[in-house]
Amino acid sequence: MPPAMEKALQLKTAELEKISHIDYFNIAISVDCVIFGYDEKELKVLLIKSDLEEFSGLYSLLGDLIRPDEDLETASYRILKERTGMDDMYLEQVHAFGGLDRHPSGRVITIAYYSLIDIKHQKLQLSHNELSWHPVHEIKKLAFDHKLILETCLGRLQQQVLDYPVIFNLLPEKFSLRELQELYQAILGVELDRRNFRKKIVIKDWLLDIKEIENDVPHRPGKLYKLKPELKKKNGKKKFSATVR
Amino acid sequence: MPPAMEKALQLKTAELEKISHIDYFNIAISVDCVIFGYDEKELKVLLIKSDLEEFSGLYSLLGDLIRPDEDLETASYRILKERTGMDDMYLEQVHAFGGLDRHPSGRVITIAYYSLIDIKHQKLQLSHNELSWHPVHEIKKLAFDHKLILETCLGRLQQQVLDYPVIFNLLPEKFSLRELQELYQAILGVELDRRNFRKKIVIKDWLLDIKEIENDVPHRPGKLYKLKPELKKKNGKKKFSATVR
DNA sequence: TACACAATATGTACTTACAACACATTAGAA
DNA sequence: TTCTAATGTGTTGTAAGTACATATTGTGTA
Repeated sequence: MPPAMEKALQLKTAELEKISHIDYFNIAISVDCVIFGYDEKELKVLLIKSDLEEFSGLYSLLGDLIRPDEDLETASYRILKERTGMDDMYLEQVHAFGGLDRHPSGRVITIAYYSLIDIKHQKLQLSHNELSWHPVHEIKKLAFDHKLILETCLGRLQQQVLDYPVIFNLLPEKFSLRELQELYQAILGVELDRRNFRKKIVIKDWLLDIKEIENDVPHRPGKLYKLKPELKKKNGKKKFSATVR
Repeated sequence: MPPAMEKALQLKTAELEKISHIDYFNIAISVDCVIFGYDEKELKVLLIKSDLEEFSGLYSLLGDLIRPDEDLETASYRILKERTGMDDMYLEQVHAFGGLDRHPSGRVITIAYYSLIDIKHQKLQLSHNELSWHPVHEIKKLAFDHKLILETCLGRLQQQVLDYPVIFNLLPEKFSLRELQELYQAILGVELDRRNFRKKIVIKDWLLDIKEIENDVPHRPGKLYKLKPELKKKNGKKKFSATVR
């Protein structure tokens, strides 16, 4: 008896006997990463040309099957590393998608993560494979159910930037308040009042004034800030509003 | 060639050839449900005695392997239906857990859902199987990684009750403000000021005054309320605060 | 029947967050 | 020098959050 079946037998299942046990392993599991970046005042996502005939001409998210010897986070980091050359980036699980017909070649359940990287800081080797950055708001159609996955991850990102200091993973180390506000606007899809925005961001107490100013802008330069170092943990979230709303 | 392998071959995987293809299906997928209920002023969770030798004496969440012909929500509803006899209950996906050693019998990735039911309304047949309700805050240890799953789902529930009208799935159709407040306190683990609570809940505009009063309390009876019918969708969330925080 | 009790119901004052809006300041370019 | 397009800092009115007080109403009991 193959080990897989042996394992299946030990698993508690109410009506296990009705179904061939090996069937339970006839489902593959993958991880898909929505890799967000920010450039030219637009939120972008890293996509790859789909190599499936069914989706020819369409782009898809970066993903891969999970290997038997790696856990979910390991698989996600592996994908990021393989595709971008970067590691230690911000990564967050969002949702599992398990529709019966989401993959044309068979049953694949996927677990979606979103990731945030500073496009300008890390130069990824985009040319030698078919990776490219696409403005999130211009994406009409993707392979598989990846449009839905993208929207779900964008929704989660929009929630998180309001409460947690995650947005800074999309920016260079030093940034001006204008850049930060433009990034918020790109993510949330709204216009924000500059004066109110500054007050709100100051209240959050996330920023460190590094006593430097911009030097490459064609107008009065603004002050530069950093994220406070103690908030820099790539993962590990903590709610920074003290009260129960 | 078995269909499973055939499918594996069609799936894009960077280093697929290094690993025996069938290995990819050597991972089972399950769903685990954290079923919350509210009774005797305590938040409770429905547990079952573990039937695994490794966890003898411990309780575990209700879960089962996903069948090849059902999607994730279908599997979750099936488990709820099989175990409680109820259907159409509130259900929400929370997180996927995929640690390598989380199941002693083999590699099992599980997708956790939480569910909310009104204990008093539906009388589930608890006696003929080993199901029982346990106060959430008294649970010390569970089988597998189910303690972690429980805590994760509780955390999600705590977030959600502040912004979405989900809490009412734990209460009978008609309820008093006192009952509602006690439930919030049980979920959030804090004491709330009665007068401020009433103002806050009125602002949310979730409640319908049904012009009835309690009739079984040993003191002055309070007014009874219902959740506004248009908010009753079991799933499908909508943010009810209009502003960008 | 009257009274104590244990809740409900409602209100006030203070403080803090939010939204709309105005004006002075500063570097660069013409 | 002046114009321009940003930065930096207010002000005001409104809404929401917090702490705290008092009157009201059914129930149970002496």
